[in-house]
Amino acid sequence: MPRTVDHAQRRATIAEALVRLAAREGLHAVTMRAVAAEAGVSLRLVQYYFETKAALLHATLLHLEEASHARWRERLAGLSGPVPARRFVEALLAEALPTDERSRAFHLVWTSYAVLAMTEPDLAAQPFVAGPRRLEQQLTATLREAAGELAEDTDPAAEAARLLALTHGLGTSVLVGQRTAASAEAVLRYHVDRLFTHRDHA
Amino acid sequence: MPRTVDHAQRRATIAEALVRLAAREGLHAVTMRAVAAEAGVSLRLVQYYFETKAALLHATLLHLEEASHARWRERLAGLSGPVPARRFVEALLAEALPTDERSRAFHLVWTSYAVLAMTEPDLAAQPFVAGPRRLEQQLTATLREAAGELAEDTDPAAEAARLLALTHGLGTSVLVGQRTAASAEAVLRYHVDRLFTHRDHA
DNA sequence: TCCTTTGTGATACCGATGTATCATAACGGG
DNA sequence: CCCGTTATGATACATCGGTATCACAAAGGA
Repeated sequence: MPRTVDHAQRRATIAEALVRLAAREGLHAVTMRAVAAEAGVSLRLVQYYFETKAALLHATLLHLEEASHARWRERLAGLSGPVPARRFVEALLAEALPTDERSRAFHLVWTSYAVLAMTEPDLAAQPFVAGPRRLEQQLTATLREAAGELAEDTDPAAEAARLLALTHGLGTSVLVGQRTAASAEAVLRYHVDRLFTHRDHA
Repeated sequence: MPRTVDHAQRRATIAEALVRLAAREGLHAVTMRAVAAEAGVSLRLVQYYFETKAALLHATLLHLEEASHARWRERLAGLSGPVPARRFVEALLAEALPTDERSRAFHLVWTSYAVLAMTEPDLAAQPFVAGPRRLEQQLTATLREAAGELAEDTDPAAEAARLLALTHGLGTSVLVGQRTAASAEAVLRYHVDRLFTHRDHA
């Protein structure tokens, strides 16, 4: 095979070009030609590696999700031994706010795609429901096990829902420029402080 | 003038057709022709009342915002005398969740447009930043005045931000079908219960 | 009455976009 | 050595969408 570069790597290159482009100019500006230009390859190449535009978008989405999970696992790996629930939550949420450029791109594409999925049920089947739902269940379980660290009179399921919805809402307001990432982090800390028992809020 | 119907009314008719269409098939399906078909008028008519597509979208957005404010004022008008802060907050949030069809349409269009504004700063200048920001300030003031009704150790500004971000996040998760409107309302009640002093949580 | 303004229809135009086609290189195995 | 599979380029095609143009009707004032 006259493979100059690896197939999978090329696909990743193109997917990342798509993400850059979408983050900079919006998902509506993501055309096959524009992606090709951003990646510095020919239109035909994009067609070759992804037969259709839908396939390209789908693959990119998976790529994004995987990358996000990887960063999250990495963040958790930094914590040794039995992870306190609070650290776990903080690691999760740190990844879930659009603080740096990369994270901003991730959220922008994800949100754009989620909006599409709102009116196209076949899209919604995939990660937009399953992903967050699984996350919420996992978080609920974590909180339930760590009931001792929590403030009194808390319901783990409701707290998990609250954390995720709040984080997502804050993320959106950062994306539209209503508030800064730092201010969003402050609100999130405020929330987490109140979720965990008050006696040791650092 | 050979005006068969009122100009403003015709514009409203078209704007509402746009909202219906966008709520059903997504903002990407909103084309001049499709709006015309949905409204049951000719393409030329849409062009006549709104010179350009951008103008049509902008006008529709204002129409939506005005309608939402009207419903909110109406809800508040039902409360007589000095409104308790809790009632005020509940009226506000009740309007801010996509419970009925109309509200769902509103949120879908608003969210779609907000996503566009994330990458087109000239759009963001308009209601997407100013509106929520004003709302948050108003809510902050309301909470500050009602400090007596609130739980101890609360920061009005942070609480306002939390309420709005949480509500928006919940609304989004309802739109993508992750959770039902009823479940979102339950989480919101849970939150409001904890925001206001515990002794009289009904 | 006629002419100007307002309202409505049919249709044309042009650019963009997803996809398809044709050609051709590069390389490895028989 | 040559043939087929993989990889890449140039370009064509059909459609769609925003906008523009031309024609015309209806009505009210001069």
